[in-house]
Amino acid sequence: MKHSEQREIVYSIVQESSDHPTADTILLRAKNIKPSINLATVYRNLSMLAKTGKILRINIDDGDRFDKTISPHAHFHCVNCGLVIDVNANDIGCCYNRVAEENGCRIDKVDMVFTGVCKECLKAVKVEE
Amino acid sequence: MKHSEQREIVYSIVQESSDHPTADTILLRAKNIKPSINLATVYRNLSMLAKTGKILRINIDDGDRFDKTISPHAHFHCVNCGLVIDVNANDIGCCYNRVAEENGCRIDKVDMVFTGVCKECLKAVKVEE
DNA sequence: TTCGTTGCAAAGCCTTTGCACCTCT
DNA sequence: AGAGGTGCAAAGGCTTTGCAACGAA
Repeated sequence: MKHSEQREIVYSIVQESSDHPTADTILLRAKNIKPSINLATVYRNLSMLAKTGKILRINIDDGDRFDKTISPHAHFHCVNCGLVIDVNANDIGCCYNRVAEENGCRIDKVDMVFTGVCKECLKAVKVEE
Repeated sequence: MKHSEQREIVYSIVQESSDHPTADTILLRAKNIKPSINLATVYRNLSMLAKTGKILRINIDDGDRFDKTISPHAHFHCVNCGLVIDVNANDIGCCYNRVAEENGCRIDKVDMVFTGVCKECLKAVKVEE
């Protein structure tokens, strides 16, 4: 992989983000550093970085998110405000091997996503009532 | 919900399928029964059935799949041939409650997807070599 | 020079929506 | 009659791709 300013920017943004940004959000943040950067470039670099295992791509109902943490872990997604947070699920590691063994397959990644309504949004709903 | 022939067809196809079909596949199977049925109708009914908990919608990298089994369970997805199978992961049930408690959130569903290469495709790759 | 990378615009895909017509109840 | 369902076509949202120009090795 050749060096490129754009790729470095995209990578550093993911590294500095803990909010699991979408490609679109990453574009916005990248534009603050290099206004000429393009959405296609962001997508190309995100795909490349994910494919080479430098970042993680997470499948969320309303679009993909990107994560600096590459070790297998789970996520919670709030359907109300879009929040995505890491959640504790150290059980995943062992599932990984067990499932591979039981099915004779090779596993490259695991996505575990809990979907629901977060603490803050639950509060807001209660206030409304 | 009013009765409709199309919805019944869509529902029965999901019930009879164990291959986690896509909306498109379901359309094809539905056309065998009622050729005039439309993709939009299939989508509308799948969404409705999933929302009311009669079937399950699964988020797979390359498009959504639909599942007759509604109790929380995990899936394996082969990136090579597209196969989607259920996998044993009874640990999911307890995660459900623990994650909700730890984060003070309400959880409506869990998606757990293992992605990799299935047994058959692994064989094929080995034969090629 | 050479080949990967970028920006731009266009295309692709999957899914949803608007609308007039139809059909259950 | 009236609310909900259907087919069709069009729009939407996210992501990828073709292409000429650009930049790193």
